Formats: sequence, C-alpha cells, structure tokens
Amino acid sequence: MAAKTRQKPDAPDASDRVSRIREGVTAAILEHRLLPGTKLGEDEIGEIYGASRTLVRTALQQLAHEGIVNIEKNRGAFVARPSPADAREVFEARRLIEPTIVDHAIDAVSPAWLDRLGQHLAEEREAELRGDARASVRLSGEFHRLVAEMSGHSIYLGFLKELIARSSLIILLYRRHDTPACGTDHHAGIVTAIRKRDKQTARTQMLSHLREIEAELFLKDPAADELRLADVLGA
Amino acid sequence: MAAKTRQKPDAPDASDRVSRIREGVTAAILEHRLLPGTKLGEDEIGEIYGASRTLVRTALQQLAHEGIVNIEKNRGAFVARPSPADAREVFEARRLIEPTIVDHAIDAVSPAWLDRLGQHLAEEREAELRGDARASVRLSGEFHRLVAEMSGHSIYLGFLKELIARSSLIILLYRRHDTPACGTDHHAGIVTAIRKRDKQTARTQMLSHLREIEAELFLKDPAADELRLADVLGA
DNA sequence: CGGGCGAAGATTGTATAAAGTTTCGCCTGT
DNA sequence: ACAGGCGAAACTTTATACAATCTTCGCCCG
Repeated sequence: MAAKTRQKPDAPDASDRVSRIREGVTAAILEHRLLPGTKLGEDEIGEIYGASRTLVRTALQQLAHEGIVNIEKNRGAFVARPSPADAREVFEARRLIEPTIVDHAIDAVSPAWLDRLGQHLAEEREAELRGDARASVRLSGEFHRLVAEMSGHSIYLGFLKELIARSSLIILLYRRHDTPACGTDHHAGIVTAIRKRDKQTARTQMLSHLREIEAELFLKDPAADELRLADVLGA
Repeated sequence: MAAKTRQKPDAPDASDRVSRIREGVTAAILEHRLLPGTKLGEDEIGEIYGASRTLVRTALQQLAHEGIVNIEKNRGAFVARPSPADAREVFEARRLIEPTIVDHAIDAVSPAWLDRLGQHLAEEREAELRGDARASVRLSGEFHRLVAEMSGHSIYLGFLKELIARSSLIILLYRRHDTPACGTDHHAGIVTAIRKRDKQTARTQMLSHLREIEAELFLKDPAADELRLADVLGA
C-alpha cells in the first residue's frame, strides 16, 4: 500500500523555480561569468528570473551552504572569494576523496556509462578546439562530477559538488598562467583506465591530475586575491 | 585598510534566531528525542521558539541540506530516516575522512586542546556512570566533532558535522543491542595516541572504532527501519 | 458493511508589506 | 580645503497575508 506515486525523489532540481535560480547562478559562477566578490542583489536576481525575493533568498541560502556564496548580515550575498588556505583545504579534500570515487566508479562501470564518458570527452575536445574558454571550464568540472555520479555514492557526490564549485572560483583567482587547456588529456587517461577497470592506474592518474591543477596555482600571500581580482576587472 | 571589524567569522551561529532554532532541533535529533519520521510542523516549531514561520523555514532548509531533515513538497519537513544504503555510505565516508582528520589534529596539538579533550573524556565517563543515555549519545558524537575542530580543517569539519548527525539517526534506527556504552574506551585510546603524537596508532584506532560501531548495526532489509521505529515508539 | 466521492480544515508555498540596518552623499563648521 | 556628522536612499531582515495543495473526516452509494 501507500504507493510511491510522489514525484521522483531522484529529480530534486528539475522544475521548481528556486532550483532554476540556483542552477542559473551556479552555472554563471562555474563559467567564470560572475567574479568573486560580485554582489548578488535580491531584487536584481529576482527580476532576471521573474521570481519574488522569497525564492531568490532561498536559492542564495543554498548556495551559501555550498560555499560559493557568502552572505554577510545586513549587507547581502556575494560571490565567495576563497582564501589561499581555503584553496589548499579544498584540493586536499579532493585528493582524498576523488581516488576513492574512481574506485567505486570502476565497480559500477557499464556500457551506458562508458558511452557517457566518451561523449563527454568529445564535448571537451570540441570546446577546446572552438576556443570556448567558458565551456571548457564548465566541462572540466563536469567531468569530475560525472565520475562521481557514476560511482553511485550519493554522499561523495554531494561533497564533490561543493568542492568542484569552490575549485572553479579558486582556479579563477589563483592560476598563474592562462592555461585553459590544462588537463584535457588527463581526463582521457582516466577514462582509459576506467575502461580497462584498472583501479590502481585510475587512482594514480586522478591523483596526479589534481596535483597538477594545484601546482598551477599561486597560493602564497593572502593579498594575492585582491591583486588577481584587480587584474580580472582591469581586463 | 578596511579593518575586519565585522562580527567574528568563526561565530557563524551564535546569537541570531534562526541558528538557535537550527541548533535546538539538531540537539533534539542528536539526543534521540526526535525520532526519524517525526513531522516538524512550521507553526509548531515557530511557537516553541517564538519565531515566525519565515525563520523556521530557513532553519529547516538548512537542516535539509545537512541531510537530517527531509522536506517533501507541499507536505512539510520530517526527521530523516536514512536507508541501510545511506548508512553504509555514511560510514564509508567516515572511515575515509576521520583517519585523515586525526592526522591533522596531531599536527595541531597543543596543551589547550589536550585539556579540552581530557575534559571531554571526563564528561563522557560521568554521563556513562549517571546512566544518562541522551547525554552519552550526544557526547559521543561531539568527541569526533572536537577532533575535527582541533584539526583546523574547516572543510573536513563541515563534512564531518553532516556525517555525525546522520550517524546519530542511523545508530538509532539500526543498532542491534542497546549498547549505549559502545566506544567510550575507544575514545580514550584515541586521545592517548594523540597525546603521544603517534599518528599511525591514532589512525588505526579511529578506523577500528568506526568499524566496531558499524559492526553493531543491522543493515539488512529496507523494512527493518519500520520495525525498529515501532519498537522505540512502543516503549 | 465496505469503498469511494467530496467538502471542510489544516498546512505549506509564495508574495507583499513593514521594520531595521547600512551606506553614501551632502552639508556644515573649523 | 578638509574632517566630521547628519540625513536620505537602498537594501536586507522579519512578519503577515493570501493562494495553492494536501489531508481528513463524513456521507452517500453500491
């Protein structure tokens, strides 16, 4: 009895309006269209999405919980600006979690998933050739998320979603050179290892991939973020 | 310039009313006063804390994001009832993260922290002797949280807070025997290893501690939760 | 006597309005 | 000319009112 005729629980963010707002803002941040420190006014966003401030506020609170938005009391919401210390923590956490995620993904491997991964690699290559930096950044993050979804481990997936979003901000703030193409080949190597169900190689590749991304960052003094932001805004 | 005269960022939940609600409900769940499946009506909670529904709603949404409350559309908020699969995921994540946290805690060890740990162990023993099951459950979780705070790793701390809260629900739902005293000695052993700055032993003890907790659980069929809930309610 | 339909009650979702806080410009006084 | 303070505007915060939805209980029909 009590048939589960409710809406599918695995579609937590599909049609409701607050999720549309949340995903819209998230996408803008992940694609580096919204810069750290940008103010996110409630009226402003509400008008864009045709929603009242109540819904906007809900979305912003969720984003704050995910760590990509800071809400300052009586001042409003701003795109987060992770400190170098935050950056180190985020990447340490990723180095801990993602190798394990790859393990699980290999356990759950299936033709459908392999198709999906191959398709994703194609999209990444295409965006690369097109020189579409925004799409490249977004797809680069989505690759890691895809592997996490594949693993079927919902808790790791939730954690990694947060870490990826923060990583996007960190890379924007602290990368040394403009290296948009960093790591496309790495992803291909990881997929190859997954295809072969070679856990050891997959773990190692994921780990070194993350290390290389972090090595590209300049995480020294806490004033660097202001410098970097000035750079971006001046451009 | 721009002196950081804002309210301390490390006191994110001290005086504002929504945090009081959130922490009140969280404490009730952690102490097993609120059972899984219990409905959390907005008016009901609002009246208890003397707050309007707006604030209650905010608090419930935060708790939902932490995974200890489920919000069903047009039906309301309920104390979460983790499935056996959820339980396995939670403990796997803890086995992955907590040994690393202990490592960091040992790096950050100081007399003040050792005092704090010793004091906590004393509280746990006292609650044990007193036979205060609620306090025991709460303190048992707080021990792990304390170690995470000690590590100074804010991301791991955030993740672990979620995992601890869910663990409390899981233990309530799935433990075999009524074993309230499970693991007090384990905690003492971990603290001893921290005192000696013996990372290897500390990691091992933490890992076996978590394994033993999970071994006490009965994570078989998905119908067990209903049985278990009926048990508790009948008492 | 059991099952299904329907209306009333209750509860949540959303919007709007009132209240409090911060910020920024402007004006005055030195 | 410049420092300091006053005041208005804009924004966030909180509360309340309205609309939509679900649940429940009673009643009617089979």
